[in-house]
Amino acid sequence: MSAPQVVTRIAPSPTGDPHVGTAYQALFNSVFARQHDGKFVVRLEDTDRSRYNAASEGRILDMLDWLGTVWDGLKPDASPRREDEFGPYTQSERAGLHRQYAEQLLESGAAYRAFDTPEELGERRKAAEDRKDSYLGYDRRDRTLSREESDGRAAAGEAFVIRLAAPLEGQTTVRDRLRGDVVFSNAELDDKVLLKRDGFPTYHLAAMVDDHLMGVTHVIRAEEWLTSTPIHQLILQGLGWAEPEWIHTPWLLSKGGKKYSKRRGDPSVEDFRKMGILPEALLNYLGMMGWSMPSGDDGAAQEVFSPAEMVEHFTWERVSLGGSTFDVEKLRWLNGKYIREVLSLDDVVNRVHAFGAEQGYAEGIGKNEYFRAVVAMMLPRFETLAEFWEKTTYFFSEDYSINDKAAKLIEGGRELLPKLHTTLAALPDFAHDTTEAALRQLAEAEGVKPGKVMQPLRAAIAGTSESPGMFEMLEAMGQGRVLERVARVLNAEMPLGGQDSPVY
RNA sequence: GGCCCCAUCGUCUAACGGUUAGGACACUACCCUUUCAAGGUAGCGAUACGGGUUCGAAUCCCGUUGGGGUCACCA
Repeated sequence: MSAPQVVTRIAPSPTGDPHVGTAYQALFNSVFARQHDGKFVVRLEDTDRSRYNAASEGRILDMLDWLGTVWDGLKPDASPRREDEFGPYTQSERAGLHRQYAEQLLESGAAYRAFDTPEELGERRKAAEDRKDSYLGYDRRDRTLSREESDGRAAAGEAFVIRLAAPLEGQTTVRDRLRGDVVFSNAELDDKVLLKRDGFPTYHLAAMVDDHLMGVTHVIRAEEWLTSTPIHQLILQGLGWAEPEWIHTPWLLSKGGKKYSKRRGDPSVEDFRKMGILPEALLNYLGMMGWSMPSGDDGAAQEVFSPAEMVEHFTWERVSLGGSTFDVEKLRWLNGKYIREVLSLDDVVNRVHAFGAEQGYAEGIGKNEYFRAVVAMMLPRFETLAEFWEKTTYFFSEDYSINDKAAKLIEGGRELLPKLHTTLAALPDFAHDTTEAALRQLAEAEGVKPGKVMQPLRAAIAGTSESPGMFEMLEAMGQGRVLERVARVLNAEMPLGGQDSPVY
């Protein structure tokens, strides 16, 4: 088995909710890998034991599984759930490895022990801030410790961290695929901690060691890492390893231009799922954040596309570098587009029902012909799966409420209702054309516009003035149910009204 | 504050030195219509600013401004 030419990875940290940014990185990393018949892996970065959250780990992997249901390319070739010979893919299980390389760096002089306590560091840092120093990194106090003293204190059991000995002069150039050469002055670099007091590595060391050992060829990650890339290059050099290609993707922002984050109240992937956003819509939407499908001959960009189509056309040249503000409104529009134009009716029926069962909306509601008819007539009327259920309670229960507007319509058509009932009761069937002919005839006989008879009827059988078309709705509900509903409203003595007033 | 990145309609974006600066979401109007949607048509709306380079600049260069990131024993 020859090594793949391209190996990409995402390295989520299990500290909280499944982040949209992780899904975004997963998309770009997997699309690029698939385009080159490469390998895409997921490595859990759980070396911060204080922020570790066991549940989060499973939720992140579940999120990837969920997105993977719409595109196989997104399914990782290796992950904590699918180990291979380059694993384990859970970073904490590799801590021994990281320590070993930290020691190698120590041996070669590329790194050194620092015995400062966190308190000391905090004080000195604060002092530097008070002095308004421009350099706020580690003051390198222990960098000049002799080898003997360092070894002696360590042997005596004094706690220490291992820090990178960054060069004090010269420059380090990062060749970023999207930005070209970015030059950093080494004097600005910090002697970053590589191995923490608790024996676990920091991201800097762990990611470089693991990326190298796992054969990662292209590090595709968020722009926030750009400024620490010189550190990463130094680590790689110290270990004598080749650099991967660096690709720092643009920001995902929330309204207001700040970094998109759950902490600021931005929805997580799970939130979108609960909202009834389809995985294909989310992926499609993320695909147009920072990247665009080449436009056709008419100059209009293709807005609806799958990850597979993205693979066909993807190039880094089409990535725009300005951050993109996440617009939930547009996501919803796209989701609606998938519902009404991309997915088949059967598919939508299945998803709406499965979603309803999962979220507790569909209790006692079968996935039968009636249900299918309701979905069909609602198709252009809901953008998210949750919205379907919110707008269709009256289809599935006799316990629907009548809102103010509907109550007024009913009162306005009070004298027509008995005739309406009689007319509908006399019909041989409730086929679309039958009820349409009958209702239009009734309106004509009464000398009123069709709306005059249909609005009160709609209000009575739906409890709202907003519904699918009258005749398809009548046909689906059926004569018996419709007549009962009309009769109930007819017999209600008191005027109806109020958001929650019952039908009786 | 030092350093780094970025900059086209409100938002997502197209343009790869020559276009009336195009499309999409949102918004407005109209059409369709039994309501609400969907759909269709039209409209509103941008090259942050200032200098260069060039016959010609959204596009290349410099500066200014603005926004973001980073400077953790977090990732």
